[in-house]
Amino acid sequence: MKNETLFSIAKRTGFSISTVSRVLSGNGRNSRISEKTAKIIREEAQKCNYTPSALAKGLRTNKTDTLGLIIPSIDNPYFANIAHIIIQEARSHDYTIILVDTMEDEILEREGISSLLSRKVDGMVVVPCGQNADLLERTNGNEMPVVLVDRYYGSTSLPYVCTDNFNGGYIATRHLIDKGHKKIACIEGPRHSMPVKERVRGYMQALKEAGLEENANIVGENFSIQNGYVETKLLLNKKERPTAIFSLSNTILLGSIKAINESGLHIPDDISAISFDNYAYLDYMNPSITRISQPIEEIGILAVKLLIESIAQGKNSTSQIQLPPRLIECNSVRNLFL
Amino acid sequence: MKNETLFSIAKRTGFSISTVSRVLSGNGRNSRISEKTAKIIREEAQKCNYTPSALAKGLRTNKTDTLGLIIPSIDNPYFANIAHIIIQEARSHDYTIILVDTMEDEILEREGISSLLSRKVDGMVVVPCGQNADLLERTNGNEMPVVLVDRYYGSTSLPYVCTDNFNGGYIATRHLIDKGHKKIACIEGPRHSMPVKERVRGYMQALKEAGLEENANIVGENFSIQNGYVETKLLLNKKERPTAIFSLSNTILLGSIKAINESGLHIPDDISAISFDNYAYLDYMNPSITRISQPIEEIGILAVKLLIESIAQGKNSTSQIQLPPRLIECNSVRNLFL
DNA sequence: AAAATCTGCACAATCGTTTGCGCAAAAATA
DNA sequence: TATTTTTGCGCAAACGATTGTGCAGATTTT
Repeated sequence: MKNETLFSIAKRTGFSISTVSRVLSGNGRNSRISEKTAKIIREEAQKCNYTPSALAKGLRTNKTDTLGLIIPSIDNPYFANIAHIIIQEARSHDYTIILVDTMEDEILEREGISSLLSRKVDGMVVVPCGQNADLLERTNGNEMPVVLVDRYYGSTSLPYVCTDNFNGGYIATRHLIDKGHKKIACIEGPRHSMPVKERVRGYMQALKEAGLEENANIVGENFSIQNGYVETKLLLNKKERPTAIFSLSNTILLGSIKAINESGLHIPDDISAISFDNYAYLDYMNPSITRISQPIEEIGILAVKLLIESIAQGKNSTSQIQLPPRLIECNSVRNLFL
Repeated sequence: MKNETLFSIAKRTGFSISTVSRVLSGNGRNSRISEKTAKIIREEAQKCNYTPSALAKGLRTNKTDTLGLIIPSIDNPYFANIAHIIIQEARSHDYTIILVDTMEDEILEREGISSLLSRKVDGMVVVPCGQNADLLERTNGNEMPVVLVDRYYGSTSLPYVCTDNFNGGYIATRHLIDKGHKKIACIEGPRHSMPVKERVRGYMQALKEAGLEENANIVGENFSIQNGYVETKLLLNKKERPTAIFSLSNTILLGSIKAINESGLHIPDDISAISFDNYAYLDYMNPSITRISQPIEEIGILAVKLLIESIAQGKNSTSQIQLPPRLIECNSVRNLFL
């Protein structure tokens, strides 16, 4: 039970390597191999448990049926969710996934891209953590199809698929305003991140339309639980406490809730909370959390679709797609009109 | 900027392919290449942005610096957590990960294993979803190093790393007993799963030691939220309602909480809850949930360590390791003695 | 029956590496 | 100066697949 190859099978069946190859790669009939021969070869392959070498195949054909997936942290349910969809979708198109978890580290991101390049993936889906697209743009110059997901660069011409974050920020803020809130604080994530910028822009737009522009109150600096906690502590200690807090991510929300609980205040009676991202557990918190849900499944499917198109056409797509988010109304926002 | 190879660099620098290879693969000095030559070659490689082909290298050396990771569902925070650790740990040993998400489907698991085999990974970490180890055992016969994580087969001689689930079940149940609970229900997952079997065994052992054996109440059949919900509904409608519910996973817990909330009962005053698995959000639920935490980080690190050892030694490890779980005491268990 | 076509397969080049071996020229030793 | 050793590098054979081309023999066409 050593390593079986075309050669070993050819040897044993008495046919040539090329004949064995044509049979086992599926175009036997196409290459005028008799059914009798094909049967013999297939049976022998079956019997000796032949597994073709994807390395040799890839080397020869310049195609690996492999996609790279670069994720900032698979340990973040949001990204895990995306990864799950993408892996599933990739497999349904007969692609295998090499996963790089960059741990939000730009250096590791670069290394990961190099690794994928050397492994000759057919294309890659990237949730970038770096701020500059140069390496990816260069990768693009190398004719490596790339699709960005969730995050992207302001200047990039690379194709991407993400939530319409502006709209998400707008809908969330608008919802609060519609419930009578006027003092709405926003705890944001890293300021260079495009989703954050856009969500904040949506927040501002909603305030502006309601004539609440000067009430704008944007704090925070990253997506950590600590950030949510600390900023909420500060917010609650202001003389003019906000009536609602808009957390730009679910992690920020968790920290925020902790601070609110510690202060003895209650959601939503004393203060309202709204968040981004959709997880099952948000339905089971007490109260359940009103939030903006991103169309993760559609994003993942579209990203793979775009990538596979690019691969087929031999050049990158030019699509830059934003999908609409959705408000999931639960019990964490108080209606101040009641 | 076409595809650069050793050949193209050799051509341009005037040296032979072998010399270029020796320089760029790092053992130039070792092969008595002069520093002057090495410098020229390195600079040329740098300039043309040479990326070695991992395919060719793998084909030639029979080593790919790649590990396979088979996970039932990356979309489950527990597995995402494990995956994160394993990926990180693998990278620190210069291994890249090919991830297969089997979606708890035995067929996909088989396909995944084949795919990894054909991609010539150096070894694989597997969280199995199937019930029979035959394919993996055969894989083992093929001299492919394998380490099982979290789940394993009763009969297997394959190496594994997992939580001491018996102890986990015991500790959880014992904790409830120590707080005065006598009617403790247990909502379990799939009965063929080793972790479930073990946790239940721990539960029974604790009851037995306390002389509460005939109070044993084991319901449920899988790890879904629905299962937790449905079974809790049933439990709460019994004439003899349990004073505590032990959920064997965090998903079961979520369903259970929903049912409890709907019934108008309160945790922990009316009924106590204890769960398995440790997630940040459990600290932010109201009340925070007392739970059994698995040493995920240690599990991941050990698994990779074991695998790399096996690879180095050319034969599978024989270690079967169980790591102790830990009780995280929060506010979901009432002390009936007070 | 001769020519043309078709069938069924084998040859050999190729993909981009690694690596044992060999061989000059230079350096060291005698 | 003659011999040995060292230095610096090239040759060529793998690794395991794919695929264009060629070539007999069988079959069909004219």
